[in-house]
Amino acid sequence: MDAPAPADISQDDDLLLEHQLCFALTVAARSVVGAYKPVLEKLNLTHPQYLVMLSLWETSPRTVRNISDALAQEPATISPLLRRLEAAGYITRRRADGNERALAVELTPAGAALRQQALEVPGTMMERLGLTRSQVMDLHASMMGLIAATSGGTPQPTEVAGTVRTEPPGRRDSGARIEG
Amino acid sequence: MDAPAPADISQDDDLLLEHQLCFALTVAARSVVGAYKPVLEKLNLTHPQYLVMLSLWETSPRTVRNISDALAQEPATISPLLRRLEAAGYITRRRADGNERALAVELTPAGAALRQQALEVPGTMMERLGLTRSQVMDLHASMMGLIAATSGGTPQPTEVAGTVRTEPPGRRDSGARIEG
DNA sequence: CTCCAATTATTAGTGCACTAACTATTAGCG
DNA sequence: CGCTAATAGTTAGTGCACTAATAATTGGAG
Repeated sequence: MDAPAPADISQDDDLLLEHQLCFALTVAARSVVGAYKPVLEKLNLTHPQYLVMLSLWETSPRTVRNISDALAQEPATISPLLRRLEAAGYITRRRADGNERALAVELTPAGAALRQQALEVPGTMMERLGLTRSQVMDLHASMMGLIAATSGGTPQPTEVAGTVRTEPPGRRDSGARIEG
Repeated sequence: MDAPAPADISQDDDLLLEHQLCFALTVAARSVVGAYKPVLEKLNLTHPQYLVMLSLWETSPRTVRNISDALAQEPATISPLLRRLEAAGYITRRRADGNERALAVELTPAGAALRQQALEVPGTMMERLGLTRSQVMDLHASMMGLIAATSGGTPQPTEVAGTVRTEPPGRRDSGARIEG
């Protein structure tokens, strides 16, 4: 309504709370995460825990460092979170064979089975948010652009390469990384 | 688990970490807030504290409830934050005249003076993020749409309206009687 | 006027996210 | 070999954000 021509926008307007992208961004993030809460409660997961599970459903024995890279968070953030996931019975934590420094974080059968319930989460959330798939994709692209803009820190490009895979059906030879 | 049917890409793809809007959103929010950090350190403010100051630069004596509504956060979140802003010398906290329940949060001269330095923050951040004004406005509009989606579709009590002024939409008088 | 309900802010407790400091293990070099 | 640097994870401490419980005040009903 009172939006003047772009050339006339003063510095004063830039300090209005309602003009702040950072404010809208943080509120949106909290709102969306909050919208997940009732859905994820059925899986006995918090939202950050859900993200960890997503990473493990893609690749099961992973190290703490590998997960923290994938989620763009510090290992110190992941560490207590994994402890709670272990307490919930979804993962196991044990020292990796051949490298006593690394920790092999692996899905339990219960954790792997949880994926079936999780399959409904994205659709449920899209419906709850009243967003179409293309809207989600547009917003996702916007966020990736923003992450790239802050490019001081590398945005997490889901480094599947160099991770440990539970491929071998018969042999325990998996994971060049984890087993040193 | 053997490899799933190659034709079924719909639901399985939705659980890929890199496809999650919620993930991109939280990473973007953390990245952008993180980008503010070195800039706000010069003002001796954290990002949430900066948002509180923005609200006070618009309207100076405000109650805790009024600020928490403006920032879409719980009073319990704002309370310790205000205590730290008081310790920094930017605000004062005293019981409001005529209503001993309410707290009158008011800028000190130092807090008011800080606005001059803050005037440079939005421009600095736009430059740091490498975003044009129109890109910022586009992203802001996207975020507002997302916020509206979360507060509209489902009974989400977090009413995050675009404008949080001293206009009581349906609520009690919001802090106008501070100096009663 | 007294008692009860609503309002307002704070505290306690959980969990997330970060930095810095620490332990333990491994690898590399002389 | 043994010392040193690098790697891997955890712990400590700060701060944010929420829910639930608490304390204090106010306003209204009986």
